[in-house]
Amino acid sequence: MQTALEMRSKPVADHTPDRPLYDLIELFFFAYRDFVGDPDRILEQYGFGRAHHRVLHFVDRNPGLTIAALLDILRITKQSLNRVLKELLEKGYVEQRAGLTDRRQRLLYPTPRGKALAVDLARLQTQRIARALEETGLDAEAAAKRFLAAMIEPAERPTVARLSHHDDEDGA
Amino acid sequence: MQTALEMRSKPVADHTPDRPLYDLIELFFFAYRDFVGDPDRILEQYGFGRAHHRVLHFVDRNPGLTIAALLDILRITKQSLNRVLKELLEKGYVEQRAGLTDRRQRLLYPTPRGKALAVDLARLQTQRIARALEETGLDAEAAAKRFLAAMIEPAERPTVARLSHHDDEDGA
DNA sequence: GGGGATATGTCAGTGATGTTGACATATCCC
DNA sequence: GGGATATGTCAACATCACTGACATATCCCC
Repeated sequence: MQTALEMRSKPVADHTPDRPLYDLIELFFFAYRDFVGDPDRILEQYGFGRAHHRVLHFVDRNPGLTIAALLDILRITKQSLNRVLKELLEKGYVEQRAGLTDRRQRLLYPTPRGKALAVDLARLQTQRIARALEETGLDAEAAAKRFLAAMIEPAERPTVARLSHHDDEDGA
Repeated sequence: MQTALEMRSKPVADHTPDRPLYDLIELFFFAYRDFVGDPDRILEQYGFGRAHHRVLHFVDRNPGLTIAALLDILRITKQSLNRVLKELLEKGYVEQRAGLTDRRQRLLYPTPRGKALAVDLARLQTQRIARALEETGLDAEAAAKRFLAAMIEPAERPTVARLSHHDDEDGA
């Protein structure tokens, strides 16, 4: 016996499950925090922040990138970009060359020093991801949860899980 | 025929693959940006920011939370917490009650209004995750990539992929 | 019951990163 | 030659983090 409400067929692309996916929401938050936390420790020693990391990363990955393209990727204003980019240029981690066809453009390239730092930071983040992948069995939602949980510092994981599993205390 | 270097057995828990996992690094960055971007638009209408969202979320999820426990979860200073918490209290989204056993504690609870906002924001993020899960086939690394790519705004995804797939241009 | 530890609140200053708005310069292209 | 485009820069401001210092209330132990 079902009410009409319970019986109504779900729209094709509803994407709203019956229950909020609190676990995944929180796992994503914690996983990202640790994901950016790794590079943060290194960057501090260079007097750089996350903003510098993002710029260096995308310049390293897309050598010859224009300012406009970089702004497109980062979705920040040119004033915000300019501040960190200027520091990367001054400290010799990135260099500019005039565009070949369009000389208004400033094509961005990593210097050897910049390349080295970018690779170093990528290696750090890769390690965390690689470990997470190793620890992940993978199959649908349960698999995604396991993957993101594995992205969190092992020492933190139990606490996080405990905090998220209060579902059973409101009598459900 | 392998050199000694190539033959050396990998340490048990190395977690460093031969190649950096650039795709996953970038997908994680973009996915998180969109994940927090959804709530941002709503929060703006209330004069709140991401910091308020995080506090409201964890108070809603863990009613009766103490300040100390909240600081532990968020890993920020009490001064940082206090500013946003005060606003949530003043605007009536969170309320404090003295601890039952320890009256020094300020137990935090969402008000009905706070609960409503928290649920609304969770619903938004749940929708994105749910859609991503639906679009994900899941099996090991390839599955994780697909999952995170699906977390990115559909309109953005092709661009992102294009920018990340420059691997083949350096002759490899 | 006095006193140190604990939980929380608050003031003041600073830093990193983002924003808007306005304007300058160099180059491109019709 | 002149408008559009790519970039650089100055100034002011918002958010959210930090450190350091200090105040208050309550707990708990000797």
